[in-house]
Amino acid sequence: MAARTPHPQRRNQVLSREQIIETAIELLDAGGEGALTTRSLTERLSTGSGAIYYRVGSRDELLDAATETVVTAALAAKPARATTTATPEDEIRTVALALFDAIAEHRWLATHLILQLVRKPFGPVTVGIFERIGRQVGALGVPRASWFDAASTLVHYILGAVSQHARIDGDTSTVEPDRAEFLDATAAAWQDLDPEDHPFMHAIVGQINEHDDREQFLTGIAVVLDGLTRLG
Amino acid sequence: MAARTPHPQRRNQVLSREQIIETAIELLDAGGEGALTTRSLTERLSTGSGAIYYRVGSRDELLDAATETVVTAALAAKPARATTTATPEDEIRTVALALFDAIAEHRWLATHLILQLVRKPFGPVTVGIFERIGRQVGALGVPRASWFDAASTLVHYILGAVSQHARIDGDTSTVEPDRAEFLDATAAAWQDLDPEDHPFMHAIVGQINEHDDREQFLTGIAVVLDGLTRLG
DNA sequence: ACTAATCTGGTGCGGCGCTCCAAATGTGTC
DNA sequence: GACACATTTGGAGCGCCGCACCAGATTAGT
Repeated sequence: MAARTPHPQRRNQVLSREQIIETAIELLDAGGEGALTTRSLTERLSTGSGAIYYRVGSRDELLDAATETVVTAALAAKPARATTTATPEDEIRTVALALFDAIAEHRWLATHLILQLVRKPFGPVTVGIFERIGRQVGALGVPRASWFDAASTLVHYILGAVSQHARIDGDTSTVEPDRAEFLDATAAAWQDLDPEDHPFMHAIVGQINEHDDREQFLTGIAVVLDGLTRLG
Repeated sequence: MAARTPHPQRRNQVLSREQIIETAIELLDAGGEGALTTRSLTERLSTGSGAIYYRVGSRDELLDAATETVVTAALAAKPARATTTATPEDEIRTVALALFDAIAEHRWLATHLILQLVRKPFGPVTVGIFERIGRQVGALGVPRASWFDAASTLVHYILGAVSQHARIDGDTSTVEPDRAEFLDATAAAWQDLDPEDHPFMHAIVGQINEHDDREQFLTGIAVVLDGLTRLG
């Protein structure tokens, strides 16, 4: 009706915090961390920056919230397989792979997952992961006095390994498919190193192309689990 | 002399790439990642942005260079202790603690160390760490076919654990000394969790105050090393 | 129907990384 | 010493950014 009111129309639907976070995740998935800006978000939601800051506060808080959403969903989606037959080792692998897969789907997660552990040692992400993993260490035969050490070791290994899959940052569709290419380039670069200075790199250069990230990750977990049985 | 020439005076000494990197490290140490800006750097060096971009390129490249300088120095400063008596385990611990201490001194390092591993799998940082650690795994009794897996597991654990000590970002002098305070707050928050939902967190809350990061780190390494002996 | 509380879109500010370029400085040649 | 040429420098300016702020629209309470 009105030809030109200062606020022509409003949201037909109320703008919820969840909507903002979900849209943020979409932007992050599509274009990496750099693609999440106040302006890209306001445009996508066709709103102003005021609404966003009213709901979520700063950009950092939005990133934290996105991380929390994704991690919580990932952990919830993969409970212990069959509740009766699952061993503690199974449960730990389940949690670890849930995080691994979450990062495969949302590459920007890697960096922020670690930041959460450091910046918010309370908070659902840190507590959730620690609790889920920690519960199993007793069943592994680790003495109570070493529970904290054991859980820390597991969590640290898992996060370190999983961070490996961080995003190079940029558009997904164009940067994604060169995994094989990337491995080849790495192998070639390692091959070019001076064999005298880098005998080890030369010894393993053949293994880089035939290795599978997920399998290597599971091998690493098996190593840590083995080591934990000797704690006490 | 001249009342106002467009370029009143120049550097009395040529501006070297090393100077820029060192100044950047100083700024990072003093104020965290946010304190390193083109402008703060040009001010400190009393130059213009042109000189800096001419020498080091982008800000990211400067951060990479700073990371490389610090890590290389840390690794070089701590060679195997006594060359004859050092076991492979000793050497691995030496490298791990060198990284641990480097991050204690330069908290901003944590984030960028992991990024280097991901973004520049060649490059002195990644190769240096891998080579140094990888050489030992053979001596540990790990079969050649598993060398890559073993080295990866070690590096991933070390980086994951060491990232824990990332900076909250801000001024060093004011933010630093509240370590005990921080642990107390964490313990209190864990204590407040619902004991039914978080039995594990409650079980270990007593251990958080008496634990020592460095010792826990060494325990973790011992766990991984133990686990590696079963590889094959 | 009126008021108070809640919520939203948009403008503008200070600061960022970085490009670009004229001028100052080195380097070679005769 | 004079000149041409390559190298190096300081700084102005551009297009972004996160975010504070606020007028006004909407909703809820009575």
